[in-house]
Amino acid sequence: MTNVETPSNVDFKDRVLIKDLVSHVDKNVSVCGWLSVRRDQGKLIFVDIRDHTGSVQGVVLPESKSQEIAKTIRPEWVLAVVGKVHTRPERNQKKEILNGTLELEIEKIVVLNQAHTPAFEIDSDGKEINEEVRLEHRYLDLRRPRLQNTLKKRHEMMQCIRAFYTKNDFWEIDTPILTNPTPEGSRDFVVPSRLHPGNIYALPQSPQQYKQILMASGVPRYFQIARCFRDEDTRGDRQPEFTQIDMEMSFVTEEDVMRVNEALVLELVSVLYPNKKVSLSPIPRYTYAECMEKYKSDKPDIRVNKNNPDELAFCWVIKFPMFEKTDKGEWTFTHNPFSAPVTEHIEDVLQAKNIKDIIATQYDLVLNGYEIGGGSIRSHTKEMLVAVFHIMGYSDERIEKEFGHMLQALGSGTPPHGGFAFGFDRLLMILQGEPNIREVIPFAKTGEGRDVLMHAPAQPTVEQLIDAHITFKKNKIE
RNA sequence: GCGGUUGUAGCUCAGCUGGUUAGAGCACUCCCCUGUCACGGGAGGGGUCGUGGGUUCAAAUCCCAUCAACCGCGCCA
Repeated sequence: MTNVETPSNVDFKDRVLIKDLVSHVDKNVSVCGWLSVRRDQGKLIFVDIRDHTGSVQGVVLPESKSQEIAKTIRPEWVLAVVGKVHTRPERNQKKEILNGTLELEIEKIVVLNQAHTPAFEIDSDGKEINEEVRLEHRYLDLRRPRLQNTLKKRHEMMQCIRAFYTKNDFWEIDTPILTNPTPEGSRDFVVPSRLHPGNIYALPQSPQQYKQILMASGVPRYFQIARCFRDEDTRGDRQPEFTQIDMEMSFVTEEDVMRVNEALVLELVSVLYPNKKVSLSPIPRYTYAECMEKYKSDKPDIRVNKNNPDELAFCWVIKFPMFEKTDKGEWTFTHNPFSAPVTEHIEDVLQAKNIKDIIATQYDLVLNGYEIGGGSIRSHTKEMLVAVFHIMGYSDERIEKEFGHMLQALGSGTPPHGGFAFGFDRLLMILQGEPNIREVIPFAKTGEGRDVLMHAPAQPTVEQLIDAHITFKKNKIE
């Protein structure tokens, strides 16, 4: 067995990143990373070493003191390697790959950690491997260059978004994760309260109410990279836990909100994906009616060539109906109960007239056939919100019980406001050209919402059940 | 909740009109190899064929149930 050295015996300060080796030709360097492959030719041993910036071939010559240790190292072992950067002999150069014209002549190999045989090889893009196995060993999967690139792009996109909103005078404000159940909409994930027996928190489906309350609080412009939770079945573009780019502004119209978010997506593309081509800019706008007539869809894919991976066809869909009938024949909102009607239909809402023809101030942003975001101007008066709930058949008691806090906030002097939210993961998925959303979520869940890496959900302990005051209907605890 | 597809070695798969001891490639272990880069050559280890039940002299193979994964529908204010 090879000895594993403690990091304190290694000087990491002189480490050179693999992408920078090209500027260290004929110099002695120290490189840290993982062994991807060893080609042992008896006296001459080649090793490919990988870090987050690339890969380099090292060569252990017959006279090297590292011969013995080079025989023992295996894929995915963590190494610190000291050696000299050489230009390869002309006949051994591979100009088409990174560091193909140089190699590292290895003098010393320090094993920082060993690794058991990996569950799968990580020399491909991974798409051929059973996804459950990939998710179970996500730490291996994420070492692939493709996923490393995705992680980095995810980071860069978040920073770009932060910078964009910040320079446009938005404040980044975080809102609670433990909150109140939402009466309508998707199912909530619930969290039992220990201090309040029989009561629950819910995880937010979105920060919708908090961000409106921030407008009531005098915040001029808010944004948040917000984690959201919806206990619904998944899809290729939907996960139970996902990230939303959430924003809200006061004293604005639809036009203002759309303009700022249009500028954001166009900036994201030009900064992070300069090779991609936005089909139409400014982004075209279609009414819901036009869309349904022309494309039979409210999220049309208007790309000219759907096989072109670099084509990005954004479009806005506007003028959505505000209400639709449920199966039971009752009116319900199409998007969001807090959305305001367009100016021409304010009276119709207040008087509950011509309900099916009322148009909301809703705007959705669509990209290549996916809805990547949506928003609206909100009802900022108490009377308007109450009128919406009345159309939906809510009693005054129910409105007061479920939305009394919102009515209080609106009635306390809330400015006109509106906002937007992007599905961050879905947007990243499309920009990265990935086939499903799990590829861009670092620790994704399976289709049945299981985390196969951490083994969640899991049975609680008896102590946890007692603390949370829970008795399961079918008690499977042993 | 519903429909479709899939489940065989660590990974990717073949075998499935029932019939000796279930195969291949990669990975893994050992040996050989001085210019490889998907290195090459040789030897070897590794399997309750997702799980449970049934039919049969005999089941990876046929039937039923069940679990899981993926895709889609319902659902997703």
